[in-house]
Amino acid sequence: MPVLQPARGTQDILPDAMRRHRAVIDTARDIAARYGYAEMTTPMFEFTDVFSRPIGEATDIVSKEMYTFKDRGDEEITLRPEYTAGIVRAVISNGLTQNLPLKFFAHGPMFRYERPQKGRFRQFHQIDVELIGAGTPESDVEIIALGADILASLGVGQVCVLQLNTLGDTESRQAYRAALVDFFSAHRDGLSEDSRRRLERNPLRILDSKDPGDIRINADAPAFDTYLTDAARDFFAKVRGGLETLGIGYRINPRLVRGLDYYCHTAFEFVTEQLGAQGTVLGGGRYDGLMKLMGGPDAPAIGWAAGIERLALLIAEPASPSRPIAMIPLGEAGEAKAMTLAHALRLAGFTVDQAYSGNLKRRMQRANKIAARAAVILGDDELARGAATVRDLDTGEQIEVPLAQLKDRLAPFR
RNA sequence: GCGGGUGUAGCUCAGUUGGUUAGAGCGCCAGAUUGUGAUUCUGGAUGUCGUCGGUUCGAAUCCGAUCACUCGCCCCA
Repeated sequence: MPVLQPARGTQDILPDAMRRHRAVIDTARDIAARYGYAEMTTPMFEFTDVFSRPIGEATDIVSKEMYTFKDRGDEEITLRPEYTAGIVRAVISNGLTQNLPLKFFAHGPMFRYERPQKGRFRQFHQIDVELIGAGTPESDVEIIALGADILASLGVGQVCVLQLNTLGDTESRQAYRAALVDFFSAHRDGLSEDSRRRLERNPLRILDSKDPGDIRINADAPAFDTYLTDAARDFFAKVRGGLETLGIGYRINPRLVRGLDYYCHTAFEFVTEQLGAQGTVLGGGRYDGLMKLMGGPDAPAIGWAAGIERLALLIAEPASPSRPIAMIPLGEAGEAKAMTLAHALRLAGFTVDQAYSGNLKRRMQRANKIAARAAVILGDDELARGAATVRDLDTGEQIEVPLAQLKDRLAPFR
C-alpha cells in the first residue's frame, strides 16, 4: 500500500549496516579459502521442483513458506529459500560429480515467506559451505571446525555454543522413529495440539517442543542412543573425538533434530542467547541422501549455513574504511585542475572525494563529515603559483605544495 | 497462520484525567572573518502525531479496521 515503504520483511542495507555484512562475508570467505573451499554461487531462483522435491509437496515449507510463482513462460519458479538444494543441483547439472570431493563457499540472499521478527526477514542473507562427496567423520569435523573458526574470527565464538547431535543412519533412524511413535501414541492425550499433529508428520520434532506438558512427557521418551546401530554410534564417537582433539567445545543436545529423511548422522548448531528466539547463528548437518534424491549419484555430503544479519548483529563495529583526501577547488580554474588531480591521485591509489558544490566553508564541512584525512585546496592564488594548499584535518596544519610534489606530500595521509 | 506490545520531526524519545499555538536532545539550515572544517555562541525550519474510518462541541490521546515494526507460538529446508 504505502509504496514508499519497503515490502514486508525486506530492508535497505545502508552503508553502516553494509560494512557489517561485508565484514561477515569477507571473514567467512577468507577462512573458507584456507580450508580449501572455493567461492561459487547459483541462481537466486530455480525451478520450483529443485526445492519442493527434496522437501515434500505437503509440508508447510513448500505449501506456504516459499516465494513461488509462474513466470511469463508459465514455468513454476521459486526464489531460493536455501543454498544447499541449488548447489547440489549445480553439481549434478555441471557434471561435477566426476571431481568429488567438492568444497564450496557461497553467500547471497534467500527468500522465505515468514512472519518477520528480529533477525528473521523475508529476504535475508546467508553464508554457506558445502562438502560434497566426503562421508567420513573427519569431514564432519572439518566442516564444524571451519564454522567454529569463522565465528571465532568474527569475535562471536565466546557467545555461541556448539550443540551437537546424531540422527544416525537410516536403520537407526527408522527404529528410533518407530519407537517414538509408539511412545507418543501411548501418551497422545497428554500431548499439545501441535505435537499431536507432529506425531503424524514429524515425530522427531515433538522432542523439540516448548509446550510444558510436552516437555514433561519428553523426559520419559526413549533416547536415540539405544537405537543407534554400532556403525552409527562409532561414526558419532569419531566426530566427537575429532572435535575434542581440535579443542572445539560442544554440548550434546538430543533434541536437536531435522525433519527431512535425507539428513543423517551429524546435526549441529551454533546457538547464542543474545538474539531471543532466533538464537541459531549457524546450523548444518550431514545430508547423504540428498544427491541421489535429486537425481544424481549416491554421494555423501555435509554443509552448513549461517545468517549474515544475525552475525552482523553480534559482531563488534568493523574497522572504518580508509580516510579520503578531500579535493576542494575554488573557481573554474580550480575545478578543472581538481578533476585531473583527483584522477591522477586515484590512479596512484589514493581515496579521493569531492563535494562538487558549495563555498570553501561548505566543502570543508563536508570534508570533515566524511572523515577526510587531509584537504587539497585549489584556489586561484595557489594555482597561479602552480601549487595547492594541503591541510591536515587532524592537526589543522596547512602548507602550500607545488603540484608536481602533491602525490609525494600526500603520501603520509594515505 | 495464532497471541501480546509499539507506531509523534531525519534519529532517539516526552506529551499530564480527550481541550484549542504538539515539545526536547541529537542532526539539519543560517549567521558570528566576503578563501578554512571538527569545538563554542546566536538564530531558524522541522511533523498529513503510521493510514483509513468512528465516538465527541473538540482526538496525538477513546473505539474499530488496516499497514509496519517488535516479543512469543507455529515453521525452521
